[in-house]
Parts: sequence; structure tokens; C-alpha cells
Amino acid sequence: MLELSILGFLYETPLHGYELRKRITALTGHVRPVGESTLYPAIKRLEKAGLLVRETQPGPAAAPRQVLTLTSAGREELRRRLADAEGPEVTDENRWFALLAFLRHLDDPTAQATVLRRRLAFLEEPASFFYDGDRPVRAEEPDDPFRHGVLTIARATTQAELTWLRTTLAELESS
Amino acid sequence: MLELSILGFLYETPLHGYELRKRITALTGHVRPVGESTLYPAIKRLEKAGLLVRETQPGPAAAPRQVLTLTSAGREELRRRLADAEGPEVTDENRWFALLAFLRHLDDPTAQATVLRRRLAFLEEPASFFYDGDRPVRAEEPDDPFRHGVLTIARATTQAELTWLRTTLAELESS
DNA sequence: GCTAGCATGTAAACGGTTACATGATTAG
DNA sequence: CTAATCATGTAACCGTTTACATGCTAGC
Repeated sequence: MLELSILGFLYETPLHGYELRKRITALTGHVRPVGESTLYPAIKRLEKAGLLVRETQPGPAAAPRQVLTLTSAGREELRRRLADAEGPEVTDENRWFALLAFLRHLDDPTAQATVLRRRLAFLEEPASFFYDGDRPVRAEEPDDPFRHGVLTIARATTQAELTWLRTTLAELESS
Repeated sequence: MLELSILGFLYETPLHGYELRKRITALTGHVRPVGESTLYPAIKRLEKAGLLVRETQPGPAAAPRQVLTLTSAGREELRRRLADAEGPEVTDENRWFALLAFLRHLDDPTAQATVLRRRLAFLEEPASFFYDGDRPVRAEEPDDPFRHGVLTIARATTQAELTWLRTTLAELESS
């Protein structure tokens, strides 16, 4: 999720670490703050993997800025990660939304639709959460308002996302 | 999240690892599957910390079952983790739902309400996601249907949860 | 005879978290 | 002068994931 965000933001424009961190924080920081100690090692990893290069610039403030630019391998990698997303990237809401935030970079509508359909399949399959085997989840602990809440909220959110997915898929297909 | 689920399920009744894993899978496995290699080390940690004890039972199948029982320290620890939940436990949806699933074990309605209020505060604060500084998020990348989707879905889900939180808090307070 | 399910683990690598560490500039 | 912001990192620890490893029983 972190690496995807780094690739996603740098795909648009080169940035230095501090600015990158601010943008990631604006995107997903409310859920989980990104520490410097998470970001900088991640940048190093991506650099070592040849996905980005850094160029030192004397910044306005004291410390020199390390401006990060994606290499063509890095740009390919982002597109690959977006197109090949599956498993946790599709089932984990946090990762999924981080992915959605950059899905426009996969500029082929057909490829975009394929990704959305994976999420749709996940949300439609009755194996999720509300089911115990093949029947809707029993009201075990029938007086537990909290478990009841989990189900209520999950149903509402699933419904909202299904609606959006179906209309968006229809739009993508008609283009 | 894993440790909380272990404590939560064992709080209800002693279980062996395999059965425990099935229950955790039924609860959160659709989002992120629990591997044996995650569960068994986690059990060992909790055992070493004195939160649970194991008792070997010859099972119906070949391998002897290790039946796990919470110690009183373990029961206290669950209640403590539920009552003291903050940070990621409250802001990360996955963790939050895992916590909600066991919140009934904190049998004091006042303590339960306190926890719910933390989530309410998080969802009500305008620092989340839809805002850029103090104004609603600008429609940057105005033609990006995916970012638009993220916002649409996030608003709908937040709304559903706020409604539930408010009614449930009212109920808790009137008891 | 084979596959699926029951039941339990270990080892290595990887990534994230917490805490520590530094230093300059700008606004109050 | 002091706090906040800019800007970059390291070290140790901890937990998760991936891959590996074993062996029995029940049903087809």
C-alpha cells in the first residue's frame, strides 16, 4: 500500500520525500499515519530496485532535497501493480481505496474495468462475512448490538460500493 | 488485530488452534486470510505472556489437540484492550470491526459507550479524507471517476456508521 | 488410490513501528 | 526566544508473509 502510493504520486510528477509524505498523509493518513521511518526506507527499496532515481537539489530550507523521479521501469511497475491487483489489494478496503486513487493511470478503460470487476466479484460472492456456510449468518449472541452493528454497517457499505461499481462499469464499457 | 481475535474467541470458550483459526477465518478471513504460520506463533506469544495456557488432548484425528484456555490475566487483558482502544484500533476499519465483534465482553455499558464515542469523534472530525485543510477536497483531477468513487463510497459508509453509532449510543445511555 | 480435511508447527525474509537523532528556517 | 515546519535519516524490535514440513483419517 505504501509502495503503491509512492509510485502513484511520483507517476504524476517528481517530488521530494517530505512533500511525498504530505500527500500520502492527505490520502490515507487518517487511517494510518506514515512515519518518516516507514517512508524513507521504502524509498530506498524502490531506488535499489531501479524504480526511481534521486537527484539532490539545494532546497529553500537547510537540508538539501532529494527529488525523486520514476524511471520507466517504475512507471511500468505501477501499471503492472494496478492491472495485476488481486488478493489483499482487492479484498482489503484500505488497500483497495489506495489502488482506486491511482487507477486512472492505467489509461486503458478495458484494463480498468477488469480491475473493477475483480472487486465486484469479491463483493458479490456470498462467502463474505454475512454468511455462515450457505445461509445468512445466524443471530448467535442474539442480543449483541455490536455484532449487529458490524453487519448493518457492512451491508450498507457493500451496497453503496456495489451501486457505484455497476454504474462505473457501465460507463467504462460504453467508451 | 490477530491477538485481539484470539483473546476474544477464547474469552467465550476454550478452543484448540485449528478451531480457533476457523472462527477467525469466518470473522475476518474474507479480508485477510489467517495463515497457520501467523496463528501458531501468536498463540505462543500469548502463552509466554501468561495470557493463556494449553492442555494437550488426544483428538479424534491423529495430531493431538492443544486446547487453549485464557488465564485470568488473559481475560483482564482482553477487557483492557477493548476499553483502552485508540489510534489505529479506532481509525482502521478492519481493526475497528474486529474490536466491535468482541465489545460485548466489556460488559459495562458506560465503558462500551466510551469506546463508541472515540470512533464517533474520529468519524466526525473533518480532518478525514474529504477535506484538504479546511475546505472540502477540491475536484482535482476533475474527470477521475475513481477518485470520485472513493469519495462517494467513503461518504456513504461514514454516513451509515454515524447513524448506527448515534442510535446505539442513545440506547446504551438509557440503560 | 487419492483428495480433502484435520492438526500442528519451523525458518527466513520482509516490512512496519517505536524510539532516537540532527539541523536549518520561519512565524509569533 | 521558542515553537512549528521543513527535511532527512538510523537502529532495534516485532509481527506478518511465504515457503517448507509432517502425518493421520474419512470419503469418493
